[in-house]
Amino acid sequence: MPDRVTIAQVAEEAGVSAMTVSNVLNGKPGASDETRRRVLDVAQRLGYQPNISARNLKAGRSGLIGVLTLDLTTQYGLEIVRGIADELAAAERELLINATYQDGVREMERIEFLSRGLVDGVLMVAPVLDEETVELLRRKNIPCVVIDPRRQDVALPRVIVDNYEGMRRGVQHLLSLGHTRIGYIRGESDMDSSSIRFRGFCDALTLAGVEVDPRLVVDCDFTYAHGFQAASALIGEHRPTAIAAGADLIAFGAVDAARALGLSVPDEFSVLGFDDLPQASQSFPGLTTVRQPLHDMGQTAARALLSILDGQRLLLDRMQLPTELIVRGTTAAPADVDAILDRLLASSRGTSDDAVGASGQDA
Amino acid sequence: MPDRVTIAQVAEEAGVSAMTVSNVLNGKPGASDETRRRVLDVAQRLGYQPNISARNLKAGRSGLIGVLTLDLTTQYGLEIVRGIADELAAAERELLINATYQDGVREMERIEFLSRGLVDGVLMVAPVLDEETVELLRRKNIPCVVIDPRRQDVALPRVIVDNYEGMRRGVQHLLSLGHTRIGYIRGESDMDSSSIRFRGFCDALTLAGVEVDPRLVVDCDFTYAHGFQAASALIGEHRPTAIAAGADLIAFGAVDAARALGLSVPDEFSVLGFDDLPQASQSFPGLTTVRQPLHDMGQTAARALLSILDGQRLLLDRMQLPTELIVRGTTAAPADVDAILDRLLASSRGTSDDAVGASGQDA
DNA sequence: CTGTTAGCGCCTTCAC
DNA sequence: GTGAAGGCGCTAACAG
Repeated sequence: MPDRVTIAQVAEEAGVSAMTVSNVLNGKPGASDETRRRVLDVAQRLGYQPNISARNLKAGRSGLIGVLTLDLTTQYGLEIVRGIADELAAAERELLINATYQDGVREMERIEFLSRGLVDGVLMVAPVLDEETVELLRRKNIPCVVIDPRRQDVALPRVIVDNYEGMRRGVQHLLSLGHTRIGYIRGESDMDSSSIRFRGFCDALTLAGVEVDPRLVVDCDFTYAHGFQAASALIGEHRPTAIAAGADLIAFGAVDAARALGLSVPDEFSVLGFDDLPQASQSFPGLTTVRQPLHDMGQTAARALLSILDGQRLLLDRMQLPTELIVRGTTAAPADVDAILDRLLASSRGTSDDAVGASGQDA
Repeated sequence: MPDRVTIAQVAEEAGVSAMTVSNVLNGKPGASDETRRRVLDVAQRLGYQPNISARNLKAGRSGLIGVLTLDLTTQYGLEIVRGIADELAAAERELLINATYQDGVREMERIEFLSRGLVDGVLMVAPVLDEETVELLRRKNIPCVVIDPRRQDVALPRVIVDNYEGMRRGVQHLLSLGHTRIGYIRGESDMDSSSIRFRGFCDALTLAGVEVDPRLVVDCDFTYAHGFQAASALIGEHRPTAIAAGADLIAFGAVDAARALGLSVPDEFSVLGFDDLPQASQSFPGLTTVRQPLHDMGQTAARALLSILDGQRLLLDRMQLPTELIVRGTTAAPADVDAILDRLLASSRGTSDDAVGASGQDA
């Protein structure tokens, strides 16, 4: 508890009432220049600053916005939070960031807690949103906007992206390079966006007259380690010439899996990501990926929440943002993977095993 | 502003006074079982939850801790914040995270704002700490603990790590592998930790009877792009067999710079990092690096702040945590770099230029 | 122009 | 056992 100067102290010191101090400091009219000067002077000297909590209690608001996100280290969520923070900074509102760890129960508990006068509204990044949670939000009438919810049909104002078009375009890019044996790593299966992206993948292939080979399709958590694993298996068993991943983290794992098997990316193996995390451009070669406008998603959601808080009924309940293919260095025309793999397996088996071990040790 | 049920409403509905409701809900004695039951029943039915802001105003605290960190995307800072969050969760305190963007003025402004009754104390990650800021903290008597401050001699409770030992051990590891031409990329020059790590580097070399070659030492921002650039120049001009970097981000850049020049890591070129960011283990090959206990640093600082808030005078003003060498896959015995580079430069110049371009396009 | 009153929602104190 | 009074720090509304 820092030392605090109260309005009463300033009032006494200046020989006026608290009300006058309040008026002067808030730039209200009705105070002689003489008084005004004296009050400002004393306030300055004492280092008085109004107590924000008290002011908010009075105003029936807290000035805080609750943000529920996956955790404090996932780049995906943080890029969105950055967008939120940038938008909210202008509105003089602070963020209360909470990690949910994708746990529906924890998610609801946090909302329950935050809604006890702590925050004026809530933004949720990739929320689980159990039925009861939605019910809670409605019942307590908590202003809320969700971003990329796991179930996209949830009855709350929401910001989503065009997953279908994004993946379709990305896969078309692979097809146009000449790939036809394309592995697909789906991401988490309980997310609507995973299925939607997969539809984009299938439609792209079908449109190009390529059949979808179910053996080339696997599910996988949104992590580097799982991506590495899934890609290793896929390449080893079914020898695609390229992999399309449901997320950048998976794609990074796939790139390194190919490398660990001795395949050079992109000359001998192509990888397509989805997200465009900062790391996608900060790696070598840069990752070809489908960009989600993460920062913009956060901004859009924050803006929508602010307009709800301003009492404006929201025009759109469903805000869909476009995705964009970003071609960097992990995609190229296919090589004869079979021949290359045969060569690698025949020659140096020991070397590549060692290499995998070194990376995998604490992943 | 969510719909709120107040204690008065519950009191009326239950036919008792607000006081009784408060007592019952806070588990205070002195209420007949009959009354108790009725109050709990009504509170439950109305969904009453005490307003936290009001409670805090009364208690003269906010339950919030301000956290000033670099920004919302730097892994280094976020790992520390994660430690803070984990420690504070147990204490039922919420975090108000603020980005400073390493701007001393903004840093002070945020503290000024937060100290207006918004937070009970402040934790600062890698703060700039201008004189006036320290003065402000003292004057307003704001409980504060800093983590890895840019100037380590600042007169505030602080958590730091053993930078010297860490880098010394890391460089000894390179020396023990047989490297003698070791490039050093220092990190930002206005940070004490940069100079301290550099001393560790120099002493390790000197102790091994290797002279420090000033041409092999460069400064560089803590970013991938700058690391890439600095390492490219260093390798191209002075041909070290290894590089020790002042931060993992720089090291990632160095690894990719070596790759871009056609050098295989670690067989033909070694790289040592400093930090052990999550990405260090989630890459291929895994990065050999000096681990800072980031999560622990956050926890330690949070614990210290809590004890200050509890009114306990802090025992230690300077808490130093150990570092640890983590050997992964980017270090190995040196190869004949001169020969390799000559070979590469002589043969395919076009290819490697293309590759660098692909990565650099938006880095 | 300035001050008094009152109340935001809660809880500590003390009287009944 | 229960409740009335009062106050945390601030400001809207009204009174002087």
